[in-house]
Amino acid sequence: MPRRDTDQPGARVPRPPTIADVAAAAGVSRSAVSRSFTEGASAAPGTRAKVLAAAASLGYRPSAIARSLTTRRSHLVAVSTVRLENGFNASLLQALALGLDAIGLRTLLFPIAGTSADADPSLDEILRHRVDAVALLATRLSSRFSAQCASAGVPVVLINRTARDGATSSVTGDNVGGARRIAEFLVAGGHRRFAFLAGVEDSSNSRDRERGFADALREAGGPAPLRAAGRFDRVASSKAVRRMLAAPEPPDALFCANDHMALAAIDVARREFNLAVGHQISIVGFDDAPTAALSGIDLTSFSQPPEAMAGRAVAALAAVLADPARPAVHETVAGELVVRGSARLPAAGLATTTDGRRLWVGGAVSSFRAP
Amino acid sequence: MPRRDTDQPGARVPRPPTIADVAAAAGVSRSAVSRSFTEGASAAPGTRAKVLAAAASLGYRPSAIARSLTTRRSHLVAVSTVRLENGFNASLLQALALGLDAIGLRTLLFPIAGTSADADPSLDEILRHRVDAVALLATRLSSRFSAQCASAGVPVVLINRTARDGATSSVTGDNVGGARRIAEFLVAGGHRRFAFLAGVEDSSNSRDRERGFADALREAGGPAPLRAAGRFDRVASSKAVRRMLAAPEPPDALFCANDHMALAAIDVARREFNLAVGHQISIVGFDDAPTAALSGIDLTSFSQPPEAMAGRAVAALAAVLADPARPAVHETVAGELVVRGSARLPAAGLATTTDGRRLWVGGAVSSFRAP
DNA sequence: TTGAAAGCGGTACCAT
DNA sequence: ATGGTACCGCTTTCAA
Repeated sequence: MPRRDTDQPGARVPRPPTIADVAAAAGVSRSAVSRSFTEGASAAPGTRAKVLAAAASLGYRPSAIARSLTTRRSHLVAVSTVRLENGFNASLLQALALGLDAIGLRTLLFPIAGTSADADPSLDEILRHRVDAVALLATRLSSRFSAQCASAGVPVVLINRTARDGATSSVTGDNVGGARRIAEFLVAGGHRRFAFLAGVEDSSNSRDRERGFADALREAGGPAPLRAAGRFDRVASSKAVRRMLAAPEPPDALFCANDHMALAAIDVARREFNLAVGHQISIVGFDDAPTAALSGIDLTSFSQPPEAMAGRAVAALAAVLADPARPAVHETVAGELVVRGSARLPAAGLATTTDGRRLWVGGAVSSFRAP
Repeated sequence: MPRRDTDQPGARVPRPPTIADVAAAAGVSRSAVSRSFTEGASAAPGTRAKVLAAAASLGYRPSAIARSLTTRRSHLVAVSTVRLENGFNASLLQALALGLDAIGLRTLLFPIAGTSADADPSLDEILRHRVDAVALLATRLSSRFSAQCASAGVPVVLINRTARDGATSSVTGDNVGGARRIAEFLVAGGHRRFAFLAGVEDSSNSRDRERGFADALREAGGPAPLRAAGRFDRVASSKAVRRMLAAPEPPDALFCANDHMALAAIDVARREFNLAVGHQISIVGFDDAPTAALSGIDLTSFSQPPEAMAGRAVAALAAVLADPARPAVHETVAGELVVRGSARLPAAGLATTTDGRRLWVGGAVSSFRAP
């Protein structure tokens, strides 16, 4: 039997008071203490007062660990995220952690090392912790992963990402719709040669945005877009854009699968090709990350509201936690095309909101006119 | 007694296999299973093989919760952070989480709601979870908080922040030194009217940077800097800068206590006052956040390397976890003045590194010359 | 090397 | 309303 620190005068580690200590101090049973700390449990007001007083004087705090063991609810949510250097991901994480907090859930972070965005977070590690749920931010998810979570009874929600099979819940922005609007916007702006900068190849976001973009271009009678992959990474994006712009007939309209890559694209266009972004070349992103609004960046981008996305994800988790039988949901959060200076403006279709942002609201679908 | 789910055919919640299940399947005792999962415990190779096989076929994973209860080590670190919309904070969090992960510690996130940067993270909540340690990123810390952690035997490390009393370990950048270099740099650049944009008023970073800046200016014979507070917040900073620039004699050199505020400053200077940043006004930040390097921002800033800072913090935690008697440490991580286009260049003292960044290496201390 | 048994700090059922 | 007690799932003596 391990000894209590009081047995050894020299012991260094103070042991937090336990429920038994409080019970003794208050002259009641452990059960009574437990009840006094439980909302709506039957305990006489006097007893509860005595207990709370004793607890306070001892500095007692119920152990979340012991409680989890008996109740089988850890109130922990495993949150896995990559590329926090992308401001949009950081916003998403912030919003998610606050949202979970608000319903009494804690965020247990499972970071994924930088560029090797391929790795699943360690499933073993996650399940060891008996988390109540798993939330994956923009990370990939193998079907093995989701299958194991399902068989372990741990609900999973994907944020800013969907799974190939529809069995896993997800919350995303309006990838296809947003990309379509961007295509229409660029066509209306009179551009000639379109390009798409893809993200990680197996990313659902990148795929969906590419599809929406290409489809809308085709429908407008435009040419198929050029294509390169930036893997959601700054360095890879720079390279890809460099190659595109050095081509004999470089694009005059570039849609990047997210803002993070668009920032790299702007850099290369300006610094290496001396292009006036917004005039000689139009660059559009996706996310409307905080950086996009800065003067000097001024990036036109389709917005994904992080608070709304996180809110939906939290609600989805709360629902499935309350009723494990609930089927998977796939939510799409609407966004808007926020117009700034990085892309040439169409003659019509712009609107200004009350808070001073300019949006593109489209109007008659314009079609591509050959030069 | 709660029933096992197998008692009720209709039960929905699958219960993860326990050590007893594995023991039964392998035909050994629970002790044997426990040992088989413990590095270097005495277990016969044959036994261990049997156990691991049984475990694998059952999908058994030792419960971190149950283990924590007996070992009294949760391997959890409470990490509290605010303002993740500041890219530097996000980088710090990312680096910290990865660093902790590498030594087997998990990050339990305690987010603090946005602007009310004053609130301590909930101490009660943190201590309930019996975390092995607490890491505070850029958040404030009341002495009550640190005292309670100390008396609970939970080590605390502050990152990018120091405490008033020296009893709490901390890792910071070179606040005073960096701010001094910035002052010297601006003096050497021939500026006349200096200003400082402070952060949250009781922030040690802001205070130290202000002190270094003002001291060095005075020593160079320059005037005392103008001062306004931006509270590390974009909106508050914009207001403060707006006020400064509208003054009859606006500053021609503005040092912002961090990059996040400098971004707001640049915006206001350009958009509202039509100033050519880097020519008509010089703006310098602190952190060298990822955004600073973007074309269109191009912010001169004193760097704080997030990986190095996180690394030191992790090392400090590891040390104190290994030996709780170890006294508090205060580490300062060196940085460099990364020169970009947002501030006028001195005639001399610049150096270019092999990776193409320009640094200010100073040289002879220049002194202020009155107009 | 192995197994029995006593905890770890709570919760919840039961009887009083 | 209260106390007794049997767990929750694992670790760690201790004896065999």
